[in-house]
Amino acid sequence: MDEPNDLPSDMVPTLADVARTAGVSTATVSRCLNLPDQVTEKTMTRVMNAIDQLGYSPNYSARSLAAGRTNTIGAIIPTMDNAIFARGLQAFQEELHKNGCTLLVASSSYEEDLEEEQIKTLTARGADALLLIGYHRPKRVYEFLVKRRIPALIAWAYDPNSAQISVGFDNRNAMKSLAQEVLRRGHKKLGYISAHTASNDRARDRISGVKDALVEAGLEQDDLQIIETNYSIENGSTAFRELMSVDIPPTAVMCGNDVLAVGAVRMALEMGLRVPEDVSITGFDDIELASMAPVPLTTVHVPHRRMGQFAAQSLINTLDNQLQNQNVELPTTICIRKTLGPPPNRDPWNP
Amino acid sequence: MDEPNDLPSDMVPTLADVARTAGVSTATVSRCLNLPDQVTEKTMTRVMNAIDQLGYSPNYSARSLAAGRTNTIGAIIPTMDNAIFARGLQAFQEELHKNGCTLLVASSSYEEDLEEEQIKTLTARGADALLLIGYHRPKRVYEFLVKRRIPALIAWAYDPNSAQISVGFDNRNAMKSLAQEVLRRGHKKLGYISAHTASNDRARDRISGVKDALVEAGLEQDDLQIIETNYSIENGSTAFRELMSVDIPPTAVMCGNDVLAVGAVRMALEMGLRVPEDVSITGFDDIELASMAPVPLTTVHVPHRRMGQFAAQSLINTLDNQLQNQNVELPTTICIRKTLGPPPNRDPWNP
DNA sequence: TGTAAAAATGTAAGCGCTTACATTTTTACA
DNA sequence: TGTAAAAATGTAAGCGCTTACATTTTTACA
Repeated sequence: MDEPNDLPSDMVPTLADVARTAGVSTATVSRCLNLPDQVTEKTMTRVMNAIDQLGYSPNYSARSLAAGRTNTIGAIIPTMDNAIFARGLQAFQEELHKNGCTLLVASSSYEEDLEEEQIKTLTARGADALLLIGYHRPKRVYEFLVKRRIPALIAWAYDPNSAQISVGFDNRNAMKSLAQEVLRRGHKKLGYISAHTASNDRARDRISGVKDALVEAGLEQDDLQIIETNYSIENGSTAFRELMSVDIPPTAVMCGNDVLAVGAVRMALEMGLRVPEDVSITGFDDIELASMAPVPLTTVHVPHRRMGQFAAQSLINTLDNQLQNQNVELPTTICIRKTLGPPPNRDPWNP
Repeated sequence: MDEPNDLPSDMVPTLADVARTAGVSTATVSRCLNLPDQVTEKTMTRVMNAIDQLGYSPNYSARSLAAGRTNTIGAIIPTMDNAIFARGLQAFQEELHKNGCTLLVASSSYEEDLEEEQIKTLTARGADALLLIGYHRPKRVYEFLVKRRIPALIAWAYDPNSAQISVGFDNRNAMKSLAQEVLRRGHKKLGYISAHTASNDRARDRISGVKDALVEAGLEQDDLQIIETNYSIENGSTAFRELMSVDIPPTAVMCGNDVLAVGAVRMALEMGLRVPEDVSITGFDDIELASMAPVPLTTVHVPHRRMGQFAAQSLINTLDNQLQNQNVELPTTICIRKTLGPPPNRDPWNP
């Protein structure tokens, strides 16, 4: 059924083309697409037929420009290499899709400057809102976001005192709880392998959590040896060896995440140490790797998928002006597996 | 230094504002941004100062609409839950970023219909090009892409006979090589745990590879027992138990990917079987999990990061009309670890 | 210094939508 | 059936850029 106004088959049809073949105005076509109940069933059918006939789909650049809203949400995460972010992002994307939103992704590689650049980029690309990891970033970035009226949600961290909306968990208390488990078993000398803390509040908070537990247990700062490194199995191994190569090595090594912890476990076994008989090791995140490690990891379980899901819902509510309290604190749980035990009895005569 | 034409501080500055405060035309500002060497150094400085002063950044919706190009590339992958895609995507994004492109992400959950929908969505959102996983999809989808002139690159698979540009590897031959390793060790009865093959050409190709090796070794179809399931550790375990619960169980179980294989290994140990003494198990992908499994996995190493990287380069070249041969076949390598050994000698008197 | 060509800049239309406001059609009810 | 109000539809401006073409300025060289 060729219309006289059929298009050359290699042209992308526009809304105007649809209007012409349906015999209505462009406004009506637009309404069919965006405000379907302002339109008669009869015109709706006509328009939909035209759309099908032409294979029309709207140009979002134009739509965004005209409407001042893109239905696109940006996420800037440190890296998809870590399953915890990849999983969270997956859930986030699924939830966005349910709500007709699309996901723009960028990664910062844990670099403050790069993150700032990515925030600018995704904003310019029209992200209506942003998912960001952790609170730490220059004040000017927050000011920029406010000026541009871009809602930004903080995930993977939760600070009830912050003005930012967030969906996350209390890194400090979570790690404190785990440290308490460690100390309860009698460890008095701890090692800690952390991510670089300079621009990573979550890493800092986790360390603070350990220190909190230490203080409560009446131990000294000196009883905690900290190494900072980048997240990777390899680096976990190296750091572990370094921690253990002192006169009185720690009896338990806590790690800032599971990836580091797996590296530590590997190195321990390689050094001929039994885990946990000779040394205890703990992780954080509870990724799949954790239960698969040579010795299954005692760690903190973080509900990453739920976090991604809630983050998406919260952001969409914010955009829709459903201004309920969008802050969500998710609980974490301690996951006791095999890598945590009592300290070895190094000197049975002088326990 | 307030200009008379300063903006209300809560308005997002536009290119026209920049032009006004720099005292040039909008065309000139646009050139400074997009064709910098068509512009005097003096005007460049003036414009850049104005941009800084106003905190201007371009509106990409408008730019895209006017230029007919978004510098946005879409990727539709089955899921970020699997590290292999997450990693590849990470590398892909990094490479795009180097070239000033942004990444739109959608996931299909291995569902054909959902993938088709996502292709439509990302296209409408203005993706200049698409990264797709595998070849299998309805012909109409390819036709749609051609009509819209959206280059689509196929990754994670490689078929020299296909018209589509692709950056991937030969799933069939890769799995065949691994199967040959298995058969060489004397296994005569194989189990295979596959992803659902209905809309997954990579899964099908891998099975074909095993069959190729089987035929070459003079074995029968009956010597290969196949179960299809969704990718997950859990499902790997279940499928493994099922495969082993027959009168004459296989002596080696090959798996469509590492995730399934890890599940199989777990179940084997749970069933009291020694790996590889009682049963051999193999994977595919060589994700981190593979070397961390309770028994380190013999598997096929796939260079996922390089694949993501090359895919990005190839797509960008295509968009820039650098029409060299954009097809890249990457080599895979067999990774022999601990889960593969000779078959158990069930009946020593009748070997 | 004058002139032609090249380089830099400006003018203005147009990309494909949305939406405020205006107009027409339908509905509800006397 | 006539009328006012409500619902549906249409008109046209405008979102913020890019770029073809026109104009002005600079450069190269006699």
